[in-house]
Amino acid sequence: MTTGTYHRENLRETLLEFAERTVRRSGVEGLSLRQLARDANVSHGAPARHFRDKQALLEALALDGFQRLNQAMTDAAATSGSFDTRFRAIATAYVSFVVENAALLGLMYTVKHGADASETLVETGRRSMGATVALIAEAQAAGAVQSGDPERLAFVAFASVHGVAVLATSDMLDGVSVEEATDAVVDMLLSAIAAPGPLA
Amino acid sequence: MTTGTYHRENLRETLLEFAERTVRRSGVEGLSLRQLARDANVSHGAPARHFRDKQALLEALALDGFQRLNQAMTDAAATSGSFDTRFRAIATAYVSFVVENAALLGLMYTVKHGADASETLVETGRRSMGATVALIAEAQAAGAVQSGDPERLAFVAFASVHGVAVLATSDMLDGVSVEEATDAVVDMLLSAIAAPGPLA
DNA sequence: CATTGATGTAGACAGTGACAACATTATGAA
DNA sequence: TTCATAATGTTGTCACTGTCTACATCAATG
Repeated sequence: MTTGTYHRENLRETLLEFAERTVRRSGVEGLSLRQLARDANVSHGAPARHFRDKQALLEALALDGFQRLNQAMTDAAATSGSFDTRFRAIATAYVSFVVENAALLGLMYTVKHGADASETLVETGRRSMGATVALIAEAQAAGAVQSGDPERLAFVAFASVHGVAVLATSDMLDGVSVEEATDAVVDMLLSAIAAPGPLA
Repeated sequence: MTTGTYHRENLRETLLEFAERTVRRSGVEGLSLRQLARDANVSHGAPARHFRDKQALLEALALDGFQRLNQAMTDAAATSGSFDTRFRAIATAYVSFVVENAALLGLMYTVKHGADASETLVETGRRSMGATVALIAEAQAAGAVQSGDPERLAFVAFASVHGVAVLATSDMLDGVSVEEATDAVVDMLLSAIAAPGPLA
């Protein structure tokens, strides 16, 4: 332990953690740099040393969110099993992340869409679809999925699953459980994407 | 014309119009009650007579958005033609609205999801799916669509189309045009929803 | 007319994001 | 070791914001 009040362990991560917690509890509009500084027992000017802007703080938060999301999806894609199983795993992972991080996801898309979004943020966000594209391309090669541009197929799938997730966080599924809704959409996607086989 | 500076025609609508324009150009974060008051040539306290809160202003904005969206969708559903045609019209109307009012739509969902959302707002938002549900139920009765809970089918369809719209505003369709993406998803939905007929 | 309710004004207050000047610490070259 | 320098934190300040309160003005109604 050093002499006392000055140096912090690493303020940047501390601030991000508090920020994440605040966003989860009170939404983005409840986020204040000064309150964050108070949470971290630090003067109101300190955060500026680590984040030029409030916007920069939000960007860092969004980037972290995309990285965790991508990790969850690639992990899900790495499970062993049939194409259907793995595809469902990815979809479930995506929906779960969105449901458990609803406010953060809103922030993620807002910031990414913003005019001053950094290149790495946009790139990381775009990479979200990567695992799905790869899985579909692989399944195409194995003959389990109909031919066609894998990006296009992945886009359709990604959009549908994303829609379920968003509606789930908007209380629009009227009694239907999230799992049920996800399964319904995945069923439809799988039947629409499957290679036309001898089973007709 | 009255004597002069005091009474305004109807400030409430004027404020809403300026607010809508500001949100369209600068997003929700660029919205300030005081700036709005300046735009309307009115003192900074005047808006409080029409909107208790900034939140109340946002709610009114969101409500108006949902009403316009619902109108656009029911209009689209009212076009004559086959089920496929009308369904595609609804989907296109939804995607168009979202693309043309991206910032507003974000606000709409945020406010609706918020803890202090008014009952009418939630109800109006929920009604968005109404036109789709009605159309699907009608098509089921006519034998053009497979049986099953129409709400459930509509939910899947709505979610997928919503996903396309959101991804479209997030620059995630990588060169594919919005119309193309919409068509692809609609094609998939139609083939998945159609009644199993003699064509197999 | 006088009252009353609706609407707009003016002033104040605390909180916020951003900036600048200064203080403290760590580090590394001499 | 010493000391210049960069990194990090502090303090004070500024303009701006949302909200509140007291007051002014208007419209309508008895």
